Amino acid sequence: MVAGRTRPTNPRGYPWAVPGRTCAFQKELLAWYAKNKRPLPWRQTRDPYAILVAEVLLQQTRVDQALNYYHRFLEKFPSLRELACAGEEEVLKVWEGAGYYRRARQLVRLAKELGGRELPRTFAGLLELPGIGPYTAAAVASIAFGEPVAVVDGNVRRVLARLWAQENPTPAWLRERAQSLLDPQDPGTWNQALMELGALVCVPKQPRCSACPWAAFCAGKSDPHRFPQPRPRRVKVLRVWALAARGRQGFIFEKREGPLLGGLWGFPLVHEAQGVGKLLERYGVDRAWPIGTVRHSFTHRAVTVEVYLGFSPLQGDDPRVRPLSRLDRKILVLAEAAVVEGAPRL
DNA sequence: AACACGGGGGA
DNA sequence: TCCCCAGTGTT
Repeated sequence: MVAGRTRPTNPRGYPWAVPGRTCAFQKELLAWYAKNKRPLPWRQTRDPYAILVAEVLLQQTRVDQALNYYHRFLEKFPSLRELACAGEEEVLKVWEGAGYYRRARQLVRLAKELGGRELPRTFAGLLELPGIGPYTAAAVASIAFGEPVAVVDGNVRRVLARLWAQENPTPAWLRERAQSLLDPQDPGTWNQALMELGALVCVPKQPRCSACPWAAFCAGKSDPHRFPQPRPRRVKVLRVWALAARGRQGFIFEKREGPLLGGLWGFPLVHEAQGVGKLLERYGVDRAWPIGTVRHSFTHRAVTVEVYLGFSPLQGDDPRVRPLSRLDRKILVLAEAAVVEGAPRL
């Protein structure tokens, strides 16, 4: 292939979109996308709200996991108006297990802030809303409203870094490059095609370059693992003590505040062993027994929970109606088993 | 610019 | 088991 003839380039040899027409390299990706795209439900709708829900779910979350939540969420909150009427906790319950719970809280805030108005139809307008950053604003603006603004997500970042052999592309560089490729004829389809390429072909670990429509002019093809360089990550170790206080109806839960799992409910916990006494006092528990350890990993945190079981004169909650994190679900399993065994009843 | 924030899937 | 992935908002 003669690159210059089939693919417009700028002076540095980059592929370059030409306003007013769809270039050969763009057609190659679009053809690949038409043939290989997954039939995802948010690709079957024109409803901006449904697209917004999908894009928020897709923040930091894989497609196959987002699928379940997408259906659950829209069934419970089919429109912006109904979401605006919902309580935060009700929304968190639907979001339970999906992680990054601030997304759900922000989505409620967004609906309430709009107060019955429709979604802004522009990138800039969407960007003003809580929980919507550059990625989501670009995705919704282009897919739902046809605005020619390029998305940059993790997939696009990887594709572009490899295409131009960049080890550490900056956000500004990525924005500029992504925008330079965009097919303004149908920006929404273009953006989805590029992301799908990153999700199915230009994958992190074992890229399938032989199946890539852009392999012919990819500068990083010979050594894709160099591009982009992985970011260093740090894992903190955390040890906490939790009280599973069995009340007359169920276990005692507290609503968590603060950034970590904020808004969800969970077992009361403290950060020092000495603090357990305070928990017993607070819930009228005479005595507690250690029943085991729960380990749970967040991306940047390895948590070990020492779980104590005790009995409280208070009522307690039904864990089925409370939004609980995976961590607290694990503690719940351990605590329920201990109650059934009756081990601590000496 | 650095950091905090869940969870799950693949090697 | 370990390793890796990924937007937004706050500091």
